[in-house]
Amino acid sequence: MSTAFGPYIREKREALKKQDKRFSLRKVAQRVGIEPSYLSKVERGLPAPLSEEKIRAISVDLGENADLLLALSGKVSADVQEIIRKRPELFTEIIRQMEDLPDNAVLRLVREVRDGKW
Amino acid sequence: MSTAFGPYIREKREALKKQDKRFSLRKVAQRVGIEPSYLSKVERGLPAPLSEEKIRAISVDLGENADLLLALSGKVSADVQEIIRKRPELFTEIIRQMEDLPDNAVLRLVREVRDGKW
DNA sequence: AATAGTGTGTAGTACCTGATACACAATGTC
DNA sequence: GACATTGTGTATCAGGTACTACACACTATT
Repeated sequence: MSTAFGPYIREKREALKKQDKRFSLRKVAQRVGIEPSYLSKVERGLPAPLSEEKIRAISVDLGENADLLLALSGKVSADVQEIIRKRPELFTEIIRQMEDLPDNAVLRLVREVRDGKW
Repeated sequence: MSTAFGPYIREKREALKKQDKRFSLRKVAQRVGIEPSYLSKVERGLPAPLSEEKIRAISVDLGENADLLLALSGKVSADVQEIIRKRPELFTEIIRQMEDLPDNAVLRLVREVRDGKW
C-alpha cells in the first residue's frame, strides 16, 4: 500500500548491514520467514503487501518500533483496533478529539492515565 | 466478518418497518445503493462484507451510530485509523493504557480534552 | 385476477491480499 | 577459476473483499 514503508526499512537494513553482514536482504528474509524476492519487492515499494505478523517480525529483526512500521505500511495494530471496537463510540470520540493536541499534551495524558489518576 | 452486525441491523430495520413501510429490505437497499439480495445476505450474517461507505449509508438511513455499526462489522473508521497512523507510537500507547479504564473515566477524559484543559 | 412489492437462492465478477517457486545475472570469497 | 552469495524478474496461486444480475416464490394491494 504505502510507498513509505519499503524504502524506510531498506535504509535501516542497509545501515545495519554495513556493520554486520547478517543483514543482507536474503538473511533478513530467511529470519523473518518470507521469500527474498518478495522482500525485495517490498523494499522497493512495489505492490507487495505484508501481513501484520511479518511486519512485526521485521521490526524485531531490525530493532524498529512495530507500531511505526505498521503505520508506514498503512496499518493499525490489530490489538489496538480490537480495543476500539469493544467501546467504539467512546474511543473514536476521544481519538478524534486528541487529533489536534500537540505531542506533549498527549504525552501528559498518557502519564496521568498510567499513574492511575483516573 | 462479524456475525453480530447483520442480525443487529435486521432487528433495527424491522422495528422501523412496523411504523413505516419505507423500511422494507428492498427500499433500504435502494436508498443505500446495494442490491436487495446482497443486503439480505448481510442481514442474515452470511459471508457478505460491506464497505465502510455502505455501512455509513445504512447507519444514516436507520439512524444508528456509524462507529458502532462499523465495530459490529469488525471495522474501525478510516479517519480514526489515519489519526493513529500519523502519530502511531503516541496514540497506540494511550489507547492501550485506556483499555482497562471504566467508561466514566474515559468520558471524563473526553470532556477535559474537549474543554481545552490541554 | 392481475399487478406490485417482498425476501431470498444462485451464479458470476473484478480486484486486493499475501504470499511461493524458480531462474537469472552480478558480485564476493576461497 | 570455482563456488557461494547477493538482489531481482517473472509466473503463479489461494483466499478474501465487495459487490451485480437475474430468477423465483410468496404476500399485499387494487
